[in-house]
Amino acid sequence: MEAAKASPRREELLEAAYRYVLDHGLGDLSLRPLAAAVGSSPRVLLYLFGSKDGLVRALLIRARADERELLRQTPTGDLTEAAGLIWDWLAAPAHRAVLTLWVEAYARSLIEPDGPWAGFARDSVREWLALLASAQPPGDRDTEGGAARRTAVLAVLRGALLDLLATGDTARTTAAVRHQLAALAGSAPLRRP
Amino acid sequence: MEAAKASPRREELLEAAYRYVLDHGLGDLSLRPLAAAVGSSPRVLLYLFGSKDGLVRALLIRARADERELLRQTPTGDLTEAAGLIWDWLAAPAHRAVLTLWVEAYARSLIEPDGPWAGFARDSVREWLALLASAQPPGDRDTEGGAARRTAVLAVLRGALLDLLATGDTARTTAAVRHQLAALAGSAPLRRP
DNA sequence: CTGGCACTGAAACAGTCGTTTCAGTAGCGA
DNA sequence: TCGCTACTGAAACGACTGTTTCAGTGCCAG
Repeated sequence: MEAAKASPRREELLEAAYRYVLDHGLGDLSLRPLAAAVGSSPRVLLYLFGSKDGLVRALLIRARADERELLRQTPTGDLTEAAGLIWDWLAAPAHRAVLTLWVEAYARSLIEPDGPWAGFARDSVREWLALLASAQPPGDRDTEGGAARRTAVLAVLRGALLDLLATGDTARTTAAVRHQLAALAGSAPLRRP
Repeated sequence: MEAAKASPRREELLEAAYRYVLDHGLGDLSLRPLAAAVGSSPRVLLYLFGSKDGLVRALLIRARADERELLRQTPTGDLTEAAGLIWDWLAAPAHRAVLTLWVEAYARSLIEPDGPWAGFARDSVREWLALLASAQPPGDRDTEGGAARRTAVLAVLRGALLDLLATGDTARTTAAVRHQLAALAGSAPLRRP
């Protein structure tokens, strides 16, 4: 096994590999075609990432970096408002590839508990719930109902995302999300005036 | 290429393969280990199913048969009531393996538009929306708002399912679904009195 | 000039993949 | 007994997998 630490060349190839993976998915990833596409060789990829699993791990981390951009700019204090903005981000055509990749990694981690995928789904739920919790008013955050509410919001967002990725029907899915969030806002203490 | 039609032996092996796939997933399916597990040989599987893709197709159809059991027993006339019963089915531990398989096939079909997976996600959305539409009161069925409402219900169910499969937290996800459905029922014309 | 460091090319390794070829066996109707 | 159908075993095919071995580059500090 060779090195796996940071280096300029590593960053460069990681970025190129990430773009490749957004088009081709992670499941059937193979070193030789990937190397050819990014202008390198299997030898070098193995040298820079240690192993194929190391490369996949690096790619998953890279994908999460894209998601963190979203995390940074979500407001706090109103759960449904935050959810609306998150949905705008999810529905943006520019993010479709990342989100498809996300679904793939999520599904895979449900099946193979080992390997680079390990815990991806669980961690993802935890991360998103934490994000939504931080958007809730402090008094609602620690109640049992508060947990149910952010779980519900997360479910709507992800379910609608699945629909959108399969059908591309932005209008219908967006209408559904808006409808659902409006219903939620009217029924429960989601905001503190 | 050899035969692909029905036969007693084919049914028998399909059922055994289906049980195997529920444990191991469809993505890394390989003929030799599968054949060994079901007490057969790659030669025979290829003979009975024509090709590996043919086998996968047969397995996906078999998986859908499990889902149709659900379809058969959902009531009509009240969307949220139907959704509640569907959730009970989704949350039942006995169905976890089928549903994980379903998520896998869904994700895969988003990435590879060709092969046996082709159209799985799109067809799945269409099927479920049709099921929910048939649970809506006739007057609500063909309106734009009606489409948004059943899309919203579908999103909640599938989003909560993703959560449940990753965390196993039946209590929290069920509470979220109930909360969400209650909010919906109080906000929009989901039932006709 | 010298040594070490980061990176690379070519080729081979052992293994697995789906599929094919060839050669059967068992049962059953005519 | 014949021939047909359904099924099966063993072995091989070529293509592909991740990884390793060996042998270099070019560059920059000392």
